[in-house]
Amino acid sequence: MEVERQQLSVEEEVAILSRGAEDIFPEGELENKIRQAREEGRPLRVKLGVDPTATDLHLGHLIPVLKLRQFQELGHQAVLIIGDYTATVGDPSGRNKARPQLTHEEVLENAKTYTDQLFKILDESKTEVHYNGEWFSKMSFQEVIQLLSRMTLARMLEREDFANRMREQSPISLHELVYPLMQGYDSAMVRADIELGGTDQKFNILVGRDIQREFGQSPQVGICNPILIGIDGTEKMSKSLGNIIGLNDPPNEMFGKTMSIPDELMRMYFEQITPVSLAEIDELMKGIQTGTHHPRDVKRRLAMEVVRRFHGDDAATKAAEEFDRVFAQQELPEDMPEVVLERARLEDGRIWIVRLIVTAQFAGSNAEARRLVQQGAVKIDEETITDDSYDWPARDNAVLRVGRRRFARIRLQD
RNA sequence: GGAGGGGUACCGAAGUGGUCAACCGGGGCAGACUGUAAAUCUGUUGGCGUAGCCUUCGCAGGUUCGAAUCCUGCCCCCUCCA
Repeated sequence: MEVERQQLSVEEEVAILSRGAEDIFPEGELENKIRQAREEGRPLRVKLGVDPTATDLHLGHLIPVLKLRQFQELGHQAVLIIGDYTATVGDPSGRNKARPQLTHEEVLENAKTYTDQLFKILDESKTEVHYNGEWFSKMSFQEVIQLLSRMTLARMLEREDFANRMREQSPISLHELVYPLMQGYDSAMVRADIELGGTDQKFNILVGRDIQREFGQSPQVGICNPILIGIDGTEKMSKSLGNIIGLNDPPNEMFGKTMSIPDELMRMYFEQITPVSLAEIDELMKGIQTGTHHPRDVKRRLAMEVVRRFHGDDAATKAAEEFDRVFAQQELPEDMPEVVLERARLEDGRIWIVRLIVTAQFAGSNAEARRLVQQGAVKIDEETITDDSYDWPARDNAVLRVGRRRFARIRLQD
């Protein structure tokens, strides 16, 4: 890859790195940065900061990471910042209320699983990793004051998220105001040439430029990718909204979730997550409009690309076959979770249907399970059960189905 | 510190002594229709083997036959003044 980079023109390199980016600022500066780095015979230092606030990463987290990998593939220096200190503050970007504050211990616990997942994408051996506690833990109060003096309240309150909260008369805690400064300080500490992030990071990245200037550094260039919309098609992908495709989702689930996104999202997913060329994406999208491609088939391709990226070729092919079998041909999936029933729990060899559903974890309470039965969502061996007092004569290998997509194979055990 | 407003289920929001497990909207779930898409329509949305009970309207007490609703204390948020 690095050899190839030498052969690329600056313009070509800019084009590659701009793919899928919604905002690069200041305009034209990316090109200058690349030129300058070439003259100095060094790679660009490309910063991405992540706060390990959760353990389960999803596709949305990954967009800037994939961008970072692009840089890495072109021989630039990836600088990953684990925000062990920033995470205890909580990024207010795009929020309408303060984030819950995590303890430092919680953050460090999350960090491990977090980086494990990131290094499925990034080349670990070529990534410079910093915890921002490296510098924040050593800062004196005087230095903190010095840092705070770089920002004015007015500028802070101009931000859309804070402005909204002011207008809605909802609280803004002072610690939230510090966050952008911390993130900006990170940029100065690692001497970033480029900082990556979602479009909601624009403000924070701009603050980084100010602080770098303060330290006599040339200010970084920001590259912002769009915020990935979740599978509900309206809100940004976020665990609390339950609209995520998780990195650790098994292939079939990943495939199925991708198939359930609204058509309008296909382009975004293709561009942001898959390596499919822009030309081909255009062709696919045009095909849908002119009717030469069925939207379903294009989405099937997308789902395969997504699964391939995280689980490999074989898994993608299998997931697609499974999907066709279950939903196109209405057959049962090949693999499904097993629910073990101990014979001792049965009464006269029977089990109450509601209990069965709860045992299979398809409902959180008897009442919920009962509702599902009453609504005709429950099938055993494809036969609908509508009587919520039904005692099912348990049989090994039977298939319990709840709703359209949840299946479990029943295993009897002594 | 002073004055006023407010805290209701996943979110928003009604409800000011019983008819309130709490109107309505959004979201979620399920069914119909489909391409497991979107849109639309319908149902459902605290728990308990369903029968009445139990727990829930910021927290803790109190008044009352009866409290989301009244009283007292506490916590938190917003606005104006300082």
